[in-house]
Amino acid sequence: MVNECNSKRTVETALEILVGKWKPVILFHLLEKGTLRFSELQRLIPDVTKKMLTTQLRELEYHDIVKRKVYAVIPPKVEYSITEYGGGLKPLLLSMHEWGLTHLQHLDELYGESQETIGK
Amino acid sequence: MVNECNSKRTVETALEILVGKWKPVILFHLLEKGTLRFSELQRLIPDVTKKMLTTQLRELEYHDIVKRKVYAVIPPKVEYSITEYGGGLKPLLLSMHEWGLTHLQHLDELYGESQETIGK
DNA sequence: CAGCATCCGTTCCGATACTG
DNA sequence: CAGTATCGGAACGGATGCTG
Repeated sequence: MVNECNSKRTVETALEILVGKWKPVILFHLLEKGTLRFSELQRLIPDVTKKMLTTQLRELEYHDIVKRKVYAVIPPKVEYSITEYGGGLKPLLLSMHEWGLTHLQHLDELYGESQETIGK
Repeated sequence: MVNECNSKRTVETALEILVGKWKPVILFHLLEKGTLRFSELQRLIPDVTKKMLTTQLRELEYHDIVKRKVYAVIPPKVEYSITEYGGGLKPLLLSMHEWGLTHLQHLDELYGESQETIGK
């Protein structure tokens, strides 16, 4: 299975992008809607604070996954969207979604559905 | 792209399994060698402490990714291996590896190879 | 509106020492 | 050999207040 030393680095690189309490949600919203303003993301993710939303978006921006477009108007207007390159994450996110779904069911079979698998 | 609320949960579930400073390495070693004793894992991962190795293995065990087999001998002998179910993670790990590899190159193009992409 | 700065609690992880 | 227990620092994330 490939080389171990490098696999370590590469898998951790992929993880690095997705890890962060709000990154997956942010990405799903942007993939779904295309472009969203800062305030729109805030409304779509009620529990996130401005600080966290900002830092997570900045990290995604650094990795060229998310594009930030600032309009020089008053009041300020900033739009976020997935970059073309960032779109390449979609298959990976879907794989994770698929596996996660399976795993939630598996956990259910193993331990029973303690942590409400339904709704929300 | 599927339902957002559920995608969030499922992707985070998948992330939960892989997140932890030593989980990816552990999984790669076990996938490569099949079965390894605690001490063998320690030697293969020089920087990990017993404490960390233990807790990460326990978490993987809880999720039915890793199997722990204890031999009632003195001195103690414990072997770890990937469960049959856990083998289902392999495609996902490979996808992450592939994407991570691409991304390291992409970062290199964007910012130059500051963090030594070579060796190790 | 879209942030940044500050403070503060929690969680994660490493170092070290001890045990069956 | 394969752990457990305890302590302490660092990183992560939440709450709140201020600003152009």
